Amino acid sequence: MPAPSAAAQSTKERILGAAEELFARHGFEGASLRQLTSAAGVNLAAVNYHFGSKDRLVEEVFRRRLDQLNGHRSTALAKVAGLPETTIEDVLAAFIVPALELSHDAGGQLFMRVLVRAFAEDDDTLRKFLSDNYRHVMRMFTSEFARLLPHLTKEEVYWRVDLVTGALIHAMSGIGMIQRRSDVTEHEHRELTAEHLISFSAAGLMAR
Amino acid sequence: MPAPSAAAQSTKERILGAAEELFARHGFEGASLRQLTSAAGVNLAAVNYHFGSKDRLVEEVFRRRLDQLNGHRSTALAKVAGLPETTIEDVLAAFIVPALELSHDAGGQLFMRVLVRAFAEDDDTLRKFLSDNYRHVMRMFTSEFARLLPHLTKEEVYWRVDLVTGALIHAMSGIGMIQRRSDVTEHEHRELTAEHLISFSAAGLMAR
DNA sequence: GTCTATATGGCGATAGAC
DNA sequence: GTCTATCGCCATATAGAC
Repeated sequence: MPAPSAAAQSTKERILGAAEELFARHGFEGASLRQLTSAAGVNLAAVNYHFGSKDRLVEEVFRRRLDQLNGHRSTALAKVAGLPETTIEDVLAAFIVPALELSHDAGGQLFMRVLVRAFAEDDDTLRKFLSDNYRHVMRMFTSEFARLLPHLTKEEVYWRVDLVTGALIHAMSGIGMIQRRSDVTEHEHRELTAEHLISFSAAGLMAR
Repeated sequence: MPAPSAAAQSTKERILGAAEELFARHGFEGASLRQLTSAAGVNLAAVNYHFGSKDRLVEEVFRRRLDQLNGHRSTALAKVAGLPETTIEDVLAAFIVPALELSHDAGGQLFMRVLVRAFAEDDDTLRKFLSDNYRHVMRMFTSEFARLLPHLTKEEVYWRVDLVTGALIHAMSGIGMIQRRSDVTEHEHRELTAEHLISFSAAGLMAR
């Protein structure tokens, strides 16, 4: 295993980065291995050598980001879950901020567009893979929201958390009307997004 | 022009229906004209004869549904816009219910998945086409929301309407955690969805 | 208006040299 | 671990018969 270097990425990492970008822009079927390996500056045969197939490359693109996202969300939630003074806003921040921080990395926002595509895809293998990698942390959040919203039925909590997820994905993927203004830095835009999402979602979750 | 008949659809209509379904399930690049014409029961060459190209077929799939959606939304909004007794919930209903009614048609929910894909697509021609067909009605809604939320800046209104749009698209495309239960009819599910969306979104829009 | 046949080119995957 | 060359297949689009 070569030591990580700031100057040079491994072939695997270059492929993963290019795959994330091209899958976001053109879809899983729309982005070809030829475009992808050309963008990454590696040989066409490298994808099959390092990942086995295009489908397994798709899964690796998800695994890398979802592991990171799930880890940060779990850590953030653990700091507030079960405490008597915890607010809805605290739990929402644990849900939303790690997702927004994912876009610190250059590929983060692109990854959100990949995720949007994956949800729309009619591919049971991919859906099962995502569910297996996503369900556990989502369940921890819905439990905590349910604790803080005792006047709601479980079903109402599911509905509202799902609507928050929709708003979050939409905002993060940058596909809506709201685009970062040129006089706002990326960092400021992320903070603005978090503020709007949290106040909007908190009010929506707490609706009578 | 042949008279419309309940028993037989025209070749054009059969192609549009099959295209909507296959574009939803497999994406624009993932669905081939061979799959599509085979599913529609028409000859491979029929797409190019009736639509000119695959790209123009994609646009026709959007035009058909967006014309309908924009029409119903405009009509519903005109009934409440500018009236002193109009509530946020009234305007939200004009925004949300026509979108949900679109899924009366068999292809409606599938079309929402097509729309999700289109937003993620990196295709300026398609984005411009959608913007041209969508912007006008969206502007009428944001104006009316702004009138009813005078304590918010214009920018805050844009943000919140965008978040409502994200929640709506997510709920309508059926890609989230919330799926229709087998003991609930489609009609009941649609009414439930509208209720949850409206109460959640109204609270979110009105957040202090 | 619908068909068959085909032109032209890109696709994922792999074999085998280095 | 990276390369070239290639296999076998499918894509969109069109020409021309009926």
